[in-house]
Amino acid sequence: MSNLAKTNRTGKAVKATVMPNLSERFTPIQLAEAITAKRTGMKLSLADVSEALSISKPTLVKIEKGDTNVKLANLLKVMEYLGLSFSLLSDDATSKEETGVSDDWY
Amino acid sequence: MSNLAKTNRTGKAVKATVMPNLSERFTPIQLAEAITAKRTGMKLSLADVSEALSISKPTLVKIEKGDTNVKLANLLKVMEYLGLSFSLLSDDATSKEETGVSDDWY
DNA sequence: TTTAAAAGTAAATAATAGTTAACTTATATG
DNA sequence: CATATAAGTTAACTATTATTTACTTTTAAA
Repeated sequence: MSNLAKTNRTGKAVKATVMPNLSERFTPIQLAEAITAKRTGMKLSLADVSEALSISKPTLVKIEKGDTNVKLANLLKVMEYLGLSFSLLSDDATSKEETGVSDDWY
Repeated sequence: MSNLAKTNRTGKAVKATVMPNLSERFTPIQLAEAITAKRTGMKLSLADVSEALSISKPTLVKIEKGDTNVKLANLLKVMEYLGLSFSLLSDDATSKEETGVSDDWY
């Protein structure tokens, strides 16, 4: 199947999930919601993603339910395919976002 | 064991790894480096973390080597314990960080 | 309201991640 | 250099995740 957006019969999004706010530290549920929102927004079915990435549908469902008992590799494959990625945050107040490398930031 | 920093014989950090830049999308290797840097910075041994989280040392080593064939739950446990968390990024140019929820941002 | 597509679930099996225990190598200090 | 601590590795075993196949439910459009 194609790597680009796919349309249903009318070309309209079906049950499009609303995208959550992504700028802060996330919970697994929020991650799951973001993945579902991206996938449906791109008009891809679970079967589409399953075929494209060779990941079974039940596993994709687990991922989109926020189950953390999944392989990191599978989660990352899905995220990359959908154009999502992580950045890292540190709890510590001294490590401001843009400051870059520091010897003692924790 | 304690949840806070632990000292070795001299109270000095041993082989402290330099913290990578965290503000952009990361690779698994960079994530691994950040975890190792945080842990060593907090003066925690692999054994310390292993005991505290009930995760075996070989699994921790896999995580700190950037192996993605690990359970997401284990990675998140380690990150939370060390005070690290993720935020999400979208490839798409139209989804600017602070804009929050949008119906059609992909 | 009938139909088709997609989502979601379930059970059995296959694949593999995780643990345990023991050992080797590396690092730092006395 | 000798020693202690931590890091890293290995192999056998256990636990659990992933797949397959089939079925049920939901959703949306003709």
